[in-house]
Amino acid sequence: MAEKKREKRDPEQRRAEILAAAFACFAERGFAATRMEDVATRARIAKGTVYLHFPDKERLFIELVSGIASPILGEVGSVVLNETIPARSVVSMFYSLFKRQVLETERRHLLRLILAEGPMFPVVTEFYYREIITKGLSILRTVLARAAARGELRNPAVADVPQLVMAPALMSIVWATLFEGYEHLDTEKLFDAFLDTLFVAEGGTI
Amino acid sequence: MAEKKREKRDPEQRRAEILAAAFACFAERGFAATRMEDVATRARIAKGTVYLHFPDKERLFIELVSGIASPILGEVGSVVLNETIPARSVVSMFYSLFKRQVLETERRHLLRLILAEGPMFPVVTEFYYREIITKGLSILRTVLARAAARGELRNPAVADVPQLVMAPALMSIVWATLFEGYEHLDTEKLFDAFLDTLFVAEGGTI
Amino acid sequence: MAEKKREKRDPEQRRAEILAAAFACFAERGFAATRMEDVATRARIAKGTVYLHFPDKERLFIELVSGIASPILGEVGSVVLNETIPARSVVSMFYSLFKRQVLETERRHLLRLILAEGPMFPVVTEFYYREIITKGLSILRTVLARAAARGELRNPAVADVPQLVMAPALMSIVWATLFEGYEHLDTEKLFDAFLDTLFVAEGGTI
Amino acid sequence: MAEKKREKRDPEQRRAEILAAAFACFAERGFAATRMEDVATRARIAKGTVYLHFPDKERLFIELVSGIASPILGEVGSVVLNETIPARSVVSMFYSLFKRQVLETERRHLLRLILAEGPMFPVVTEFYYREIITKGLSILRTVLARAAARGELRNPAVADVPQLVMAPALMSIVWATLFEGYEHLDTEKLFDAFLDTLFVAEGGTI
DNA sequence: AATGAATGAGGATTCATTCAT
DNA sequence: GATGAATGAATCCTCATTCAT
Repeated sequence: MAEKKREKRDPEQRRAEILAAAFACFAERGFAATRMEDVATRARIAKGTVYLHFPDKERLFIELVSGIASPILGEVGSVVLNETIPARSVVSMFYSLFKRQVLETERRHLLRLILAEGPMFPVVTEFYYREIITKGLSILRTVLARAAARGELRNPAVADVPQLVMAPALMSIVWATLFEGYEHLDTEKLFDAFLDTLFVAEGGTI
Repeated sequence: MAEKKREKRDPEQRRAEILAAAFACFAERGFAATRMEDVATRARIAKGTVYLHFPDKERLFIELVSGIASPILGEVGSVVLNETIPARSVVSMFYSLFKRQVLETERRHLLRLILAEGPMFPVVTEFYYREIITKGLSILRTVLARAAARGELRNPAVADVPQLVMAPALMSIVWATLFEGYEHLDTEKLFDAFLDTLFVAEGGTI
Repeated sequence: MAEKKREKRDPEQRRAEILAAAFACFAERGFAATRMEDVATRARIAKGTVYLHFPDKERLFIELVSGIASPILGEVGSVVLNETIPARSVVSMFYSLFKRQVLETERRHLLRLILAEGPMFPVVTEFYYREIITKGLSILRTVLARAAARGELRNPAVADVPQLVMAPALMSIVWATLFEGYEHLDTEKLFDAFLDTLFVAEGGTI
Repeated sequence: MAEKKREKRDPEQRRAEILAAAFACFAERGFAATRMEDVATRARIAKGTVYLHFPDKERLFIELVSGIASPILGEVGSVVLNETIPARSVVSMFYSLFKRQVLETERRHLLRLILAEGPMFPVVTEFYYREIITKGLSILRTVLARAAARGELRNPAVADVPQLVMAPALMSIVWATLFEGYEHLDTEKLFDAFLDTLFVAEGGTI
């Protein structure tokens, strides 16, 4: 009789596998169009097994999008503490990090997911506002205020609307998601052009 | 008890009503989570009636998102022809228009819809790239090139990445969609701050 | 403004047109798969108009299949009265008539229709039994009894099972309906072979 | 209140049960008028379960009618090989077999089904022509040719139209399906009368 | 009388979830 | 724990029938 492989493994690892599979599926097709079986298949387990780790599809989604975002901001946050670093370097570092950690990762689908499903899952939106946006803006505000005080900003008013700094990053994701197939966007150029617009030339007018 | 009226009306108007209802529903819950019956109910008609105007849900969606966007760009395009107008005024006008025509309208949900369902409806994405993005970028490129030539830009490199100009508009929509409930974003300030960063002061070269 | 043709015409003629259209449709696709709109379109009238002549689909079907059969048997019946005609000629004439009036006509679909929908419309079956089968068998019985008495039959027992005489006709319809496209059946040969089997040679062994 | 049992069973058996239920339903009401739920209920399972075994209604139908016919002809075929058996015995055996295996079985509804739905399912018609008709006629042709050569046939021309031999069988099914309720047809007599007409008396050539 | 837009009941199919093995 | 067959609620879509014009 053919043995059915019932691979038992560390629950924590299994859980992580399911989340990875779920993320791939949700990112690809959205919440509604993803079948629990898709997730199971992708995780190489049986349908029922998913339910041993997550009570239902909704919960799976919520735990997924909530758990995937956290660690991005840590690094930037710590750099900011060092007041001697010029604001431009901090923002530049933020863009680099964003590029490596989000844009060039599967995580780039996250925005799409949150934007798409946000209205159906207010918990998720709220989570992102609280955990990511609030913290990110706070950091940016600090950096920009310091930059304004030091005369590093061409327009000090920017310090009041830190969202402006996030805008190019947003644009890069949206473009990557929708239009990269039709026309390439050089994000390096995008970010640099913005940095050069935002900040006064480093060596000043010397 | 509510009367069941068998209201007959102009097909064109009926079609428009359905599209309006459909847009509201799709914007609210996304493609998959919207039931055809929701659309019908919202349009105050019976389920079957929708099918007299659109062959199926998918087509309803496609015709919807395709038909809703067109007229936005016309106005900006015509202004650009006038070469005596400063670039800053053109871009400023673009933001104003965007605010009035998109941000403060139900159309602000459009991006969400396209972003969310794009991968499932490549036709839609392609349509937007071809009809909106291509044209918009082309106009911006003209304007920015002219501005660069006239010394109106603080950083002429921006002329190569016209997407940068769209970034704040994008941010304004995303913010409005997701976080406006938690924290207000003053888009006026956002746009102005960006304009003041992008362009040299008006009286500048005196 | 474009005039909508509202062709009024003799109700009797209109009714006949609808029945003709209905027969074509039902014969082609069966009762369930035929849409009232198909019938209307085929009759070149609007959906609603059908209902001015028939209360519902079921009734349309019943009146249709009931009205289409009657006149076939009249001719045979009258010939039988003439006792001097040999039985073989009568049966042969029946086959010829059947060929011309049923097999080579749209009426050949009738059997299929009755057989297919019979269980759903006992009225129809009963009608055919009463109006067609009973009368046909009765005639055949008379003819065969006379033939037996005259020694025209190779096997007089056939007179007790007049259905046997109908069997080749049945076969010809079924074959035409199902298999004629794959392989031709020479009905002339079929009928002649049967006649030559059933009846003793005309000129006998002289 | 009835218990909802979640009975698991051998897939092959389950499949057979569904086919049996489907056959009963289709035979009773035809393809279009049969609801998948009818089939499920009759098989004492839930709607969805049917779809675990058949992708859709159409496929269920096709697999059903294709699978139900096969084994009928085997027996006759093998008898024919024995050349010493008189043709009459072979044909007689064919009728007996037909009576026991088709007429007195639920299989008697098969003709109705094929005739009714054939035009909508050409695959089915083609299958029957290829698998049943072709083979059956081929056997009959062999038998009749042999009979003609031996002088067993009253009319050797019959050997060219083997369909004639099938005609009484056809008649017996059609009668059973439509009119048995109104008037009994003694198929024994029908077949015997035909056999006695077709073949010369057994002791004949003495 | 004729039309065809409007209605809504009905039926095929999907898929989240359960549970016997 | 793991499996996947079984379940049935939910949703798309069709089409017989009605009725305002």
